[in-house]
Amino acid sequence: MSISLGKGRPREAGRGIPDATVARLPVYHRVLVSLSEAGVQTVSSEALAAKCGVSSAKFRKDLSYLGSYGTRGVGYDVSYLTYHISRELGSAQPWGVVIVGIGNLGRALISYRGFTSRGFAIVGLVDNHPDVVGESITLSELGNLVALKVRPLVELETIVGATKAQIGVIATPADCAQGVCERLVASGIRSILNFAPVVLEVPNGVEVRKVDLAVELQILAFHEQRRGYEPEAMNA
Amino acid sequence: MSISLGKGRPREAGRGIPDATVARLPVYHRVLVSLSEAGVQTVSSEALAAKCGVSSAKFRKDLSYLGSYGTRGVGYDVSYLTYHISRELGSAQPWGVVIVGIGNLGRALISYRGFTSRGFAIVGLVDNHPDVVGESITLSELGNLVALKVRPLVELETIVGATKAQIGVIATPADCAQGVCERLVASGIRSILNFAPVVLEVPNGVEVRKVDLAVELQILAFHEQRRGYEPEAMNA
DNA sequence: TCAACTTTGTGAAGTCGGGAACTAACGCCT
DNA sequence: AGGCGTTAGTTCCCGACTTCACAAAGTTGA
Repeated sequence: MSISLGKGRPREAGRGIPDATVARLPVYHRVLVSLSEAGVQTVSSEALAAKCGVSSAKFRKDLSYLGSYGTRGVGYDVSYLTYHISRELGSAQPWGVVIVGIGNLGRALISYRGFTSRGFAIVGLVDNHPDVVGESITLSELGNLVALKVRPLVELETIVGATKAQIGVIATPADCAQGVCERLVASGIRSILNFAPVVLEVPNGVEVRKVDLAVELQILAFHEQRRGYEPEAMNA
Repeated sequence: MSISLGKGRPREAGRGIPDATVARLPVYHRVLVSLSEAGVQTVSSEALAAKCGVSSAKFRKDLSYLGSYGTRGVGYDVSYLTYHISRELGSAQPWGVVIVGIGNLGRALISYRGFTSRGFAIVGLVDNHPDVVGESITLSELGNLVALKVRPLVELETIVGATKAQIGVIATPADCAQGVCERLVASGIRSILNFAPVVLEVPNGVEVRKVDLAVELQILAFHEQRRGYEPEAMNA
């Protein structure tokens, strides 16, 4: 969790939501949307928390940081709560996302359904490889299909400026990542999602979140190995 | 972090490494390997921690859970430390991984370099779509290239049994995920990495780690929005 | 060999997040 | 209208992680 801002801040006056809570809000949001699609109108903290995989106490405490949007004795109105969580998350306004690196991972992100439904619009595709540059990729934006051409890396700054993108996604090989990162920052991007297995160096005020696919596997392997020593210890 | 085991465990007797530390070990490992490839033989906690994006105190405390592998006044021997971390992570023995869902994301995982180098071997590819089943996919395993055929979903149990895979990766659409998960568990898999945006229900003793691409973006968007209220507050 | 310097490993304090229990508010039923 | 059951919001406490600071240990130079 590489955050330069907001870590040591003393949670000033009401607003100021713990990182742990922020990380769970998207899950609550997603489950609420699926409930809404199923026609559910009201839900209790107990039921909703179970579907989100957290305890009801934790869920209620998380929501208490946002405000009081429930009704005692009843529960939460699904659409009302959905609205307030999405408002808090900033999903109300669409965020412009530029994806750098149109390999398999980049394409997976592009075709990821529910990407646009959660308030993100892919406004730029950038790659360096001549085979990929110029390719036209179809993506769904706000319901209708739009074709977007892959642009060469040299146009990165132009694209970010023209589209006013706020978020950059790095889906390149590891050795390109730092260079791409610096150019994103120079273009004015302050929020970066990095899939490359490197630790990016960024100036203050820029937030980087990192997803390393292999790291997650390694954590699983650690627990798997540890379990081997005490084969059947779970009889709770 | 949906772990059913090992959360409330009272850190018995010396061995027992905090989850937060385990999550950082793979990063240390990766940076150490890259240092080794660069010809570096010795490194101090200060220098290494900086490259990993953590404080040196945290780094040293993390390592102290593994043992005393440093030399005071000098630092750490890169290869010696690399060995002990990889041993602790279980990277010494290769783990068999089955990937279910050979879409863009599945292919991204297959072509992810450094996958095999970190002790994982992809031993099975499974999909449901007739266009994909039977396709032969080339992947590098322990240096040399191997072709693996995509098998139909009905053979999932057979494949897991025959290959003795320990880890399952779910890279399917959301609506298939729970079903695939249950079949993985029934086949004997106890470690699952889930990319589908659903909360999986698993019996006790099965560990699920979850990666949701959109969730990470939403967390970024939250901070981006929050920053909008106090435009230039970072003047440290 | 000894002293000065460097760097590790660890003890202790401080901070953050989770869990349980309590209180207060709301709807419903009589 | 009033009591009863249900459920949200909050408070307190405890455990875990982080940070700071120091002491122990090893190296290097004279």
